[in-house]
Amino acid sequence: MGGSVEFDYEKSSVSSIVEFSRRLSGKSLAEVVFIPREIVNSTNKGDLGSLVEAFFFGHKPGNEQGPDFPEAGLELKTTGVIQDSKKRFRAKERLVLTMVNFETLVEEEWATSSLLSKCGVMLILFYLYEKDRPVVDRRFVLEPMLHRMLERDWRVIQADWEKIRQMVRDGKAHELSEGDTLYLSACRKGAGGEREALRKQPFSPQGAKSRAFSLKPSYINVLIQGHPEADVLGLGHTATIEDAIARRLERFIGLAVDEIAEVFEVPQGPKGNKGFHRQLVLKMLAAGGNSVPELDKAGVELKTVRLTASGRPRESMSFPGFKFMGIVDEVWEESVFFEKLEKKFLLMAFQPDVNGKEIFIGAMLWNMPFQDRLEAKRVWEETRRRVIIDATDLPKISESSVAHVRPKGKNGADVIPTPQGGYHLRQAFWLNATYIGGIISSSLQTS
DNA sequence: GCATGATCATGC
DNA sequence: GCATGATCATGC
Repeated sequence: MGGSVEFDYEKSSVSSIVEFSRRLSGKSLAEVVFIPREIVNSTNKGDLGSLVEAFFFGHKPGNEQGPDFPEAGLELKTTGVIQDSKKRFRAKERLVLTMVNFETLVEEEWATSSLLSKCGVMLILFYLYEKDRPVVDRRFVLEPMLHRMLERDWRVIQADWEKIRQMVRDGKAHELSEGDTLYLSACRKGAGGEREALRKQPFSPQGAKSRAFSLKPSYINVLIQGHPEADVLGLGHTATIEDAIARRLERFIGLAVDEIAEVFEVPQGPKGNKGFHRQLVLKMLAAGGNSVPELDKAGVELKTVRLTASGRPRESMSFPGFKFMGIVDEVWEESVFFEKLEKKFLLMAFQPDVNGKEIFIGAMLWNMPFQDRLEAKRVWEETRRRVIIDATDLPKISESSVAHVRPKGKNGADVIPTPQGGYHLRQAFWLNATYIGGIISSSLQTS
Protein backbone atom coordinates (compact mmCIF):
# COMPACT_ATOMS: atom_id res chain seq x y z
CA MET A 1 0.00 0.00 0.00
CA GLY A 2 1.03 3.53 -0.66
CA GLY A 3 3.37 4.69 -3.35
CA SER A 4 5.92 7.41 -3.22
CA VAL A 5 5.05 11.02 -3.80
CA GLU A 6 7.21 13.64 -5.24
CA PHE A 7 7.09 16.69 -3.13
CA ASP A 8 6.17 18.87 -6.05
CA TYR A 9 4.84 21.93 -4.35
CA GLU A 10 6.30 25.37 -3.98
CA LYS A 11 7.61 25.79 -0.46
CA SER A 12 7.00 29.50 -0.42
CA SER A 13 3.51 29.37 -1.89
CA VAL A 14 0.48 28.90 0.32
CA SER A 15 -1.80 28.03 -2.58
CA SER A 16 0.66 25.47 -3.90
CA ILE A 17 0.86 23.77 -0.53
CA VAL A 18 -2.93 23.76 -0.19
CA GLU A 19 -3.32 22.29 -3.67
CA PHE A 20 -0.76 19.62 -2.92
CA SER A 21 -2.56 18.70 0.31
CA ARG A 22 -5.67 17.82 -1.69
CA ARG A 23 -3.96 14.58 -2.68
CA LEU A 24 -4.86 13.41 0.80
CA SER A 25 -8.57 14.12 0.41
CA GLY A 26 -10.65 11.04 0.94
CA LYS A 27 -7.60 8.95 1.71
CA SER A 28 -5.50 8.04 4.70
CA LEU A 29 -1.86 8.97 4.97
CA ALA A 30 -0.81 5.33 4.56
CA GLU A 31 -2.75 5.11 1.31
CA VAL A 32 -0.82 7.99 -0.17
CA VAL A 33 2.72 7.44 1.05
CA PHE A 34 4.72 4.51 2.34
CA ILE A 35 4.95 4.49 6.11
CA PRO A 36 7.29 2.07 7.91
CA ARG A 37 5.41 -0.69 9.70
CA GLU A 38 6.51 0.21 13.21
CA ILE A 39 5.01 3.64 12.72
CA VAL A 40 1.75 2.28 11.29
CA ASN A 41 1.12 0.52 14.55
CA SER A 42 1.30 3.73 16.55
CA THR A 43 -2.02 5.13 17.73
CA ASN A 44 -0.58 8.22 19.34
CA LYS A 45 -2.97 10.90 18.14
CA GLY A 46 -0.43 13.69 18.34
CA ASP A 47 1.64 11.94 15.77
CA LEU A 48 -0.51 12.31 12.69
CA GLY A 49 0.42 15.95 12.18
CA SER A 50 4.12 15.30 12.32
CA LEU A 51 3.77 12.16 10.19
CA VAL A 52 1.97 14.11 7.49
CA GLU A 53 4.64 16.74 7.71
CA ALA A 54 7.47 14.26 7.45
CA PHE A 55 6.14 11.66 5.01
CA PHE A 56 3.71 13.62 2.89
CA PHE A 57 5.43 16.98 2.77
CA GLY A 58 8.97 15.68 3.16
CA HIS A 59 9.79 17.96 6.05
CA LYS A 60 12.52 17.35 8.58
CA PRO A 61 11.34 17.66 12.15
CA GLY A 62 12.41 20.69 14.12
CA ASN A 63 11.47 24.32 13.70
CA GLU A 64 10.09 24.80 17.21
CA GLN A 65 9.16 28.45 17.06
CA GLY A 66 7.52 29.55 13.84
CA PRO A 67 5.07 27.97 11.41
CA ASP A 68 5.69 24.58 9.83
CA PHE A 69 6.23 26.12 6.40
CA PRO A 70 8.36 29.16 7.27
CA GLU A 71 8.84 30.36 3.69
CA ALA A 72 5.07 30.47 3.17
CA GLY A 73 4.27 31.52 6.74
CA LEU A 74 1.89 28.57 6.92
CA GLU A 75 1.12 26.32 9.86
CA LEU A 76 -0.14 22.79 9.25
CA LYS A 77 -2.81 21.33 11.54
CA THR A 78 -4.47 17.96 11.46
CA THR A 79 -7.50 17.50 13.65
CA GLY A 80 -10.07 14.80 14.26
CA VAL A 81 -13.74 14.97 13.41
CA ILE A 82 -16.57 12.63 14.28
CA GLN A 83 -20.06 12.31 12.88
CA ASP A 84 -23.17 13.11 14.86
CA SER A 85 -26.45 11.24 14.68
CA LYS A 86 -27.33 13.12 11.51
CA LYS A 87 -24.01 12.21 9.92
CA ARG A 88 -22.80 15.78 10.12
CA PHE A 89 -19.14 16.24 10.89
CA ARG A 90 -18.23 17.73 14.23
CA ALA A 91 -14.92 18.57 15.86
CA LYS A 92 -13.80 15.77 18.12
CA GLU A 93 -12.00 18.28 20.27
CA ARG A 94 -10.59 21.77 20.36
CA LEU A 95 -7.88 22.66 17.86
CA VAL A 96 -4.71 23.19 19.84
CA LEU A 97 -2.56 25.95 18.37
CA THR A 98 0.52 26.45 20.52
CA MET A 99 1.52 26.41 24.16
CA VAL A 100 0.94 29.48 26.28
CA ASN A 101 4.22 30.74 27.65
CA PHE A 102 3.14 32.74 30.71
CA GLU A 103 6.51 34.43 31.05
CA THR A 104 6.75 35.82 27.52
CA LEU A 105 3.03 36.34 26.82
CA VAL A 106 2.83 39.27 29.22
CA GLU A 107 5.45 41.14 27.20
CA GLU A 108 3.85 40.53 23.82
CA GLU A 109 1.57 42.58 21.59
CA TRP A 110 -1.05 40.91 19.43
CA ALA A 111 0.27 42.10 16.06
CA THR A 112 3.71 40.67 16.75
CA SER A 113 2.63 37.83 19.03
CA SER A 114 4.14 34.40 18.79
CA LEU A 115 0.64 32.97 18.37
CA LEU A 116 -0.12 35.11 15.34
CA SER A 117 3.26 34.58 13.72
CA LYS A 118 2.94 30.83 14.10
CA CYS A 119 -0.78 30.29 13.49
CA GLY A 120 -1.87 33.40 11.63
CA VAL A 121 -2.31 31.29 8.49
CA MET A 122 -3.21 27.64 8.96
CA LEU A 123 -3.88 24.76 6.67
CA ILE A 124 -6.30 22.52 8.55
CA LEU A 125 -6.72 18.91 7.49
CA PHE A 126 -9.63 17.00 9.01
CA TYR A 127 -9.49 13.28 9.53
CA LEU A 128 -12.25 10.97 10.64
CA TYR A 129 -11.47 9.94 14.18
CA GLU A 130 -11.88 6.24 14.80
CA LYS A 131 -10.67 5.14 18.17
CA ASP A 132 -9.10 1.81 17.35
CA ARG A 133 -7.73 2.72 13.95
CA PRO A 134 -4.03 3.66 13.70
CA VAL A 135 -3.62 7.34 12.92
CA VAL A 136 -2.01 6.70 9.55
CA ASP A 137 -5.10 4.75 8.48
CA ARG A 138 -7.57 7.44 9.41
CA ARG A 139 -9.21 8.92 6.36
CA PHE A 140 -9.05 12.63 5.57
CA VAL A 141 -12.53 14.01 5.08
CA LEU A 142 -13.90 17.43 4.19
CA GLU A 143 -11.80 19.76 2.07
CA PRO A 144 -8.46 21.11 3.31
CA MET A 145 -9.26 24.40 4.97
CA LEU A 146 -7.15 27.51 4.80
CA HIS A 147 -7.74 29.69 7.84
CA ARG A 148 -6.38 33.22 7.92
CA MET A 149 -6.78 34.61 11.37
CA LEU A 150 -6.48 38.21 10.29
CA GLU A 151 -9.25 37.88 7.77
CA ARG A 152 -11.63 35.86 9.80
CA ASP A 153 -12.93 36.62 13.27
CA TRP A 154 -9.82 38.52 14.21
CA ARG A 155 -11.64 41.08 16.33
CA VAL A 156 -12.93 38.42 18.63
CA ILE A 157 -9.76 36.36 18.62
CA GLN A 158 -7.61 39.38 19.37
CA ALA A 159 -9.87 40.37 22.27
CA ASP A 160 -9.66 36.80 23.55
CA TRP A 161 -5.89 36.82 23.34
CA GLU A 162 -5.72 40.12 25.20
CA LYS A 163 -8.06 38.80 27.89
CA ILE A 164 -5.80 35.82 28.46
CA ARG A 165 -2.73 38.05 28.58
CA GLN A 166 -4.50 40.33 31.06
CA MET A 167 -5.32 37.46 33.36
CA VAL A 168 -1.69 36.38 33.38
CA ARG A 169 -0.64 39.98 34.01
CA ASP A 170 -3.07 40.03 36.94
CA GLY A 171 -1.42 36.95 38.39
CA LYS A 172 -4.43 34.78 37.59
CA ALA A 173 -2.93 32.22 35.24
CA HIS A 174 -4.11 29.51 37.63
CA GLU A 175 -7.70 30.77 37.36
CA LEU A 176 -7.91 30.62 33.56
CA SER A 177 -10.98 28.92 32.22
CA GLU A 178 -12.29 28.28 28.74
CA GLY A 179 -15.30 30.40 29.60
CA ASP A 180 -13.16 33.49 30.01
CA THR A 181 -12.99 33.92 26.26
CA LEU A 182 -15.11 33.34 23.18
CA TYR A 183 -13.35 31.71 20.20
CA LEU A 184 -9.76 31.41 21.35
CA SER A 185 -9.25 29.78 24.71
CA ALA A 186 -6.46 28.74 27.02
CA CYS A 187 -7.15 25.03 27.34
CA ARG A 188 -5.38 22.70 29.71
CA LYS A 189 -2.60 20.88 28.01
CA GLY A 190 0.04 18.64 29.43
CA ALA A 191 0.34 15.47 31.41
CA GLY A 192 -2.87 16.25 33.29
CA GLY A 193 -4.03 14.47 36.37
CA GLU A 194 -3.19 15.26 39.95
CA ARG A 195 0.52 14.64 39.57
CA GLU A 196 1.01 17.20 36.84
CA ALA A 197 3.74 19.70 37.68
CA LEU A 198 2.43 23.24 37.89
CA ARG A 199 4.12 25.99 35.94
CA LYS A 200 5.43 29.26 37.26
CA GLN A 201 3.60 32.43 36.35
CA PRO A 202 5.27 35.86 36.40
CA PHE A 203 2.89 37.81 38.66
CA SER A 204 1.87 35.33 41.31
CA PRO A 205 3.58 32.71 43.43
CA GLN A 206 0.66 30.37 42.63
CA GLY A 207 1.57 27.56 40.28
CA ALA A 208 -0.68 27.26 37.23
CA LYS A 209 -1.64 24.31 35.07
CA SER A 210 0.11 24.37 31.74
CA ARG A 211 -2.12 25.66 28.98
CA ALA A 212 -2.26 26.00 25.23
CA PHE A 213 -4.02 28.45 22.96
CA SER A 214 -6.80 26.64 21.17
CA LEU A 215 -9.84 27.25 19.03
CA LYS A 216 -12.95 25.97 20.75
CA PRO A 217 -14.78 22.94 19.35
CA SER A 218 -17.85 25.12 18.87
CA TYR A 219 -15.75 27.42 16.70
CA ILE A 220 -14.35 24.57 14.60
CA ASN A 221 -17.86 23.20 14.18
CA VAL A 222 -19.12 26.37 12.61
CA LEU A 223 -16.09 26.43 10.28
CA ILE A 224 -16.77 22.85 9.27
CA GLN A 225 -20.40 23.57 8.50
CA GLY A 226 -19.10 25.87 5.84
CA HIS A 227 -21.88 28.41 5.96
CA PRO A 228 -21.04 31.62 4.18
CA GLU A 229 -19.54 34.25 6.42
CA ALA A 230 -22.40 35.80 8.29
CA ASP A 231 -22.45 38.84 10.49
CA VAL A 232 -25.76 38.34 12.23
CA LEU A 233 -24.75 40.23 15.35
CA GLY A 234 -23.25 43.15 13.48
CA LEU A 235 -19.67 42.63 14.59
CA GLY A 236 -18.54 44.71 11.66
CA HIS A 237 -19.71 47.78 13.54
CA THR A 238 -18.31 47.04 16.98
CA ALA A 239 -15.12 45.97 18.63
CA THR A 240 -16.38 43.06 20.65
CA ILE A 241 -19.15 40.50 20.91
CA GLU A 242 -20.16 42.10 24.18
CA ASP A 243 -20.70 45.41 22.41
CA ALA A 244 -22.50 43.75 19.52
CA ILE A 245 -24.90 41.99 21.88
CA ALA A 246 -25.52 45.20 23.80
CA ARG A 247 -26.22 47.07 20.59
CA ARG A 248 -28.58 44.41 19.35
CA LEU A 249 -30.57 44.14 22.56
CA GLU A 250 -30.65 47.79 23.56
CA ARG A 251 -33.85 48.39 21.63
CA PHE A 252 -35.74 45.74 23.60
CA ILE A 253 -34.86 46.86 27.10
CA GLY A 254 -38.00 47.94 28.90
CA LEU A 255 -40.31 46.34 26.36
CA ALA A 256 -42.97 43.93 27.52
CA VAL A 257 -42.69 40.28 26.61
CA ASP A 258 -45.95 40.29 24.70
CA GLU A 259 -44.88 43.34 22.71
CA ILE A 260 -41.67 41.63 21.66
CA ALA A 261 -43.57 38.46 20.86
CA GLU A 262 -45.82 40.44 18.57
CA VAL A 263 -42.90 42.01 16.71
CA PHE A 264 -41.39 38.62 15.91
CA GLU A 265 -44.69 36.78 15.66
CA VAL A 266 -43.63 34.30 18.29
CA PRO A 267 -46.74 32.38 19.34
CA GLN A 268 -47.43 31.93 23.03
CA GLY A 269 -47.92 28.30 22.21
CA PRO A 270 -50.18 26.00 24.12
CA LYS A 271 -50.64 26.59 27.80
CA GLY A 272 -47.64 25.14 29.53
CA ASN A 273 -45.19 26.00 26.76
CA LYS A 274 -41.98 26.11 28.71
CA GLY A 275 -39.84 27.33 25.85
CA PHE A 276 -41.62 30.57 25.05
CA HIS A 277 -39.10 32.99 26.54
CA ARG A 278 -36.25 31.10 24.96
CA GLN A 279 -37.85 31.27 21.52
CA LEU A 280 -38.37 34.96 22.05
CA VAL A 281 -34.79 35.57 23.08
CA LEU A 282 -33.46 33.74 20.04
CA LYS A 283 -35.47 35.98 17.75
CA MET A 284 -34.23 39.06 19.55
CA LEU A 285 -30.61 38.02 19.16
CA ALA A 286 -30.93 36.80 15.61
CA ALA A 287 -32.97 39.83 14.54
CA GLY A 288 -35.84 37.60 13.53
CA GLY A 289 -33.63 34.85 12.16
CA ASN A 290 -33.04 31.47 13.69
CA SER A 291 -29.40 31.40 14.64
CA VAL A 292 -26.51 33.56 15.72
CA PRO A 293 -23.31 32.00 14.37
CA GLU A 294 -21.17 34.32 16.48
CA LEU A 295 -22.66 32.81 19.61
CA ASP A 296 -22.55 29.31 18.18
CA LYS A 297 -18.85 29.68 17.49
CA ALA A 298 -18.23 30.68 21.07
CA GLY A 299 -20.35 27.83 22.39
CA VAL A 300 -22.36 30.33 24.41
CA GLU A 301 -25.02 28.83 26.66
CA LEU A 302 -28.20 30.78 26.29
CA LYS A 303 -30.26 31.00 29.49
CA THR A 304 -33.40 32.91 30.30
CA VAL A 305 -33.76 34.25 33.81
CA ARG A 306 -37.19 35.38 34.95
CA LEU A 307 -36.99 37.41 38.12
CA THR A 308 -39.73 38.01 40.64
CA ALA A 309 -40.62 41.57 41.58
CA SER A 310 -38.10 41.33 44.40
CA GLY A 311 -35.27 40.46 42.01
CA ARG A 312 -34.81 36.80 42.80
CA PRO A 313 -35.14 34.30 39.93
CA ARG A 314 -38.42 32.44 40.03
CA GLU A 315 -36.57 29.19 39.49
CA SER A 316 -33.15 27.69 39.93
CA MET A 317 -31.23 26.92 36.75
CA SER A 318 -31.20 23.33 35.58
CA PHE A 319 -28.42 21.39 33.91
CA PRO A 320 -28.43 18.03 32.16
CA GLY A 321 -29.34 15.01 34.22
CA PHE A 322 -26.77 12.53 35.41
CA LYS A 323 -26.84 8.80 36.05
CA PHE A 324 -26.06 7.41 39.49
CA MET A 325 -24.11 4.53 38.02
CA GLY A 326 -22.22 6.92 35.76
CA ILE A 327 -21.11 9.61 38.20
CA VAL A 328 -19.55 6.99 40.44
CA ASP A 329 -16.85 6.34 37.83
CA GLU A 330 -16.39 9.95 36.75
CA VAL A 331 -13.90 12.60 37.70
CA TRP A 332 -14.95 16.23 38.03
CA GLU A 333 -13.05 17.56 35.05
CA GLU A 334 -14.64 15.04 32.71
CA SER A 335 -18.16 15.54 33.99
CA VAL A 336 -20.92 17.19 32.00
CA PHE A 337 -21.57 19.66 34.80
CA PHE A 338 -17.93 20.77 34.73
CA GLU A 339 -18.01 21.16 30.95
CA LYS A 340 -21.12 23.30 31.19
CA LEU A 341 -19.74 25.50 33.95
CA GLU A 342 -16.63 26.18 31.86
CA LYS A 343 -18.81 27.85 29.28
CA LYS A 344 -19.72 31.42 28.63
CA PHE A 345 -23.36 32.12 29.44
CA LEU A 346 -25.64 34.70 27.97
CA LEU A 347 -28.19 35.45 30.67
CA MET A 348 -31.31 37.13 29.34
CA ALA A 349 -33.27 38.68 32.19
CA PHE A 350 -36.96 39.45 32.57
CA GLN A 351 -38.83 41.03 35.44
CA PRO A 352 -42.36 42.33 36.10
CA ASP A 353 -42.71 46.10 36.11
CA VAL A 354 -44.79 48.01 38.66
CA ASN A 355 -47.94 46.95 36.86
CA GLY A 356 -46.96 43.32 36.92
CA LYS A 357 -46.23 43.30 33.19
CA GLU A 358 -43.18 41.19 32.46
CA ILE A 359 -40.49 43.15 30.63
CA PHE A 360 -37.05 42.45 29.22
CA ILE A 361 -34.57 44.17 31.52
CA GLY A 362 -31.28 43.27 29.86
CA ALA A 363 -28.65 40.64 29.19
CA MET A 364 -25.20 39.81 30.44
CA LEU A 365 -22.39 37.60 29.26
CA TRP A 366 -21.08 35.70 32.21
CA ASN A 367 -18.85 32.83 33.11
CA MET A 368 -18.48 31.31 36.51
CA PRO A 369 -15.69 32.80 38.64
CA PHE A 370 -12.89 30.58 39.86
CA GLN A 371 -13.99 30.43 43.50
CA ASP A 372 -17.53 29.46 42.56
CA ARG A 373 -16.27 26.76 40.25
CA LEU A 374 -14.42 25.35 43.22
CA GLU A 375 -17.65 25.36 45.22
CA ALA A 376 -19.52 23.67 42.36
CA LYS A 377 -16.77 21.08 42.29
CA ARG A 378 -17.23 20.50 46.00
CA VAL A 379 -20.97 19.94 45.53
CA TRP A 380 -20.32 17.59 42.62
CA GLU A 381 -17.80 15.56 44.61
CA GLU A 382 -20.08 15.49 47.63
CA THR A 383 -22.85 14.23 45.35
CA ARG A 384 -20.62 11.51 43.98
CA ARG A 385 -19.60 10.50 47.49
CA ARG A 386 -23.20 10.30 48.68
CA VAL A 387 -24.49 8.48 45.61
CA ILE A 388 -22.18 5.65 46.59
CA ILE A 389 -23.59 5.60 50.14
CA ASP A 390 -27.24 6.48 49.55
CA ALA A 391 -28.43 7.88 46.24
CA THR A 392 -31.62 9.17 47.83
CA ASP A 393 -29.75 11.61 50.07
CA LEU A 394 -28.02 14.23 47.92
CA PRO A 395 -26.92 17.88 48.45
CA LYS A 396 -29.89 20.13 49.07
CA ILE A 397 -30.12 23.81 48.21
CA SER A 398 -29.39 24.75 51.80
CA GLU A 399 -26.04 22.98 51.71
CA SER A 400 -24.32 25.31 49.25
CA SER A 401 -24.58 28.91 48.12
CA VAL A 402 -23.96 27.86 44.52
CA ALA A 403 -25.43 24.53 43.48
CA HIS A 404 -27.72 21.70 44.52
CA VAL A 405 -29.17 18.44 43.26
CA ARG A 406 -32.81 17.86 42.42
CA PRO A 407 -34.99 15.49 40.39
CA LYS A 408 -35.35 15.94 36.68
CA GLY A 409 -37.34 13.38 34.82
CA LYS A 410 -40.39 12.65 32.78
CA ASN A 411 -42.49 11.95 35.84
CA GLY A 412 -42.42 10.20 39.18
CA ALA A 413 -41.91 6.87 37.49
CA ASP A 414 -38.75 7.99 35.73
CA VAL A 415 -36.30 6.13 37.93
CA ILE A 416 -32.81 4.82 37.23
CA PRO A 417 -30.56 2.29 38.98
CA THR A 418 -28.56 3.20 42.06
CA PRO A 419 -25.36 1.65 43.38
CA GLN A 420 -27.45 0.37 46.29
CA GLY A 421 -29.18 -1.99 43.90
CA GLY A 422 -32.46 -0.07 43.88
CA TYR A 423 -34.02 2.60 41.71
CA HIS A 424 -34.41 6.30 42.35
CA LEU A 425 -35.70 9.39 40.56
CA ARG A 426 -33.38 10.69 37.88
CA GLN A 427 -31.50 13.74 39.15
CA ALA A 428 -29.70 16.82 37.85
CA PHE A 429 -27.46 19.60 39.08
CA TRP A 430 -28.98 23.04 39.48
CA LEU A 431 -27.49 26.46 40.16
CA ASN A 432 -29.31 28.04 43.08
CA ALA A 433 -31.83 30.75 42.24
CA THR A 434 -30.29 33.02 44.88
CA TYR A 435 -26.85 32.54 43.38
CA ILE A 436 -28.08 33.48 39.90
CA GLY A 437 -29.95 36.41 41.40
CA GLY A 438 -26.71 37.75 42.84
CA ILE A 439 -25.02 37.57 39.47
CA ILE A 440 -27.85 39.36 37.71
CA SER A 441 -28.12 42.14 40.28
CA SER A 442 -24.38 42.74 40.21
CA SER A 443 -24.57 43.77 36.61
CA LEU A 444 -28.12 44.58 35.58
CA GLN A 445 -30.45 47.25 36.83
CA THR A 446 -33.30 45.37 38.46
CA SER A 447 -36.30 47.04 39.97
C1' DG B 1 -41.64 33.02 49.81
C1' DC B 2 -39.16 29.10 49.37
C1' DA B 3 -37.66 24.09 49.14
C1' DT B 4 -38.71 20.14 47.09
C1' DG B 5 -40.63 17.03 43.97
C1' DA B 6 -42.97 16.51 39.55
C1' DT B 7 -43.75 17.46 34.91
C1' DC B 8 -43.97 19.22 30.02
C1' DA B 9 -43.19 21.30 25.15
C1' DT B 10 -39.74 21.20 22.09
C1' DG B 11 -36.19 19.96 18.89
C1' DC B 12 -33.22 16.78 17.32
C1' DG C 1 -37.65 8.30 21.62
C1' DC C 2 -35.40 11.02 24.53
C1' DA C 3 -32.58 14.71 26.57
C1' DT C 4 -32.96 19.44 27.52
C1' DG C 5 -34.35 23.74 29.30
C1' DA C 6 -37.82 25.43 31.77
C1' DT C 7 -41.83 25.63 34.49
C1' DC C 8 -45.59 23.88 37.49
C1' DA C 9 -47.54 22.16 42.02
C1' DT C 10 -47.57 21.38 46.71
C1' DG C 11 -46.76 21.93 51.47
C1' DC C 12 -44.86 24.39 55.07
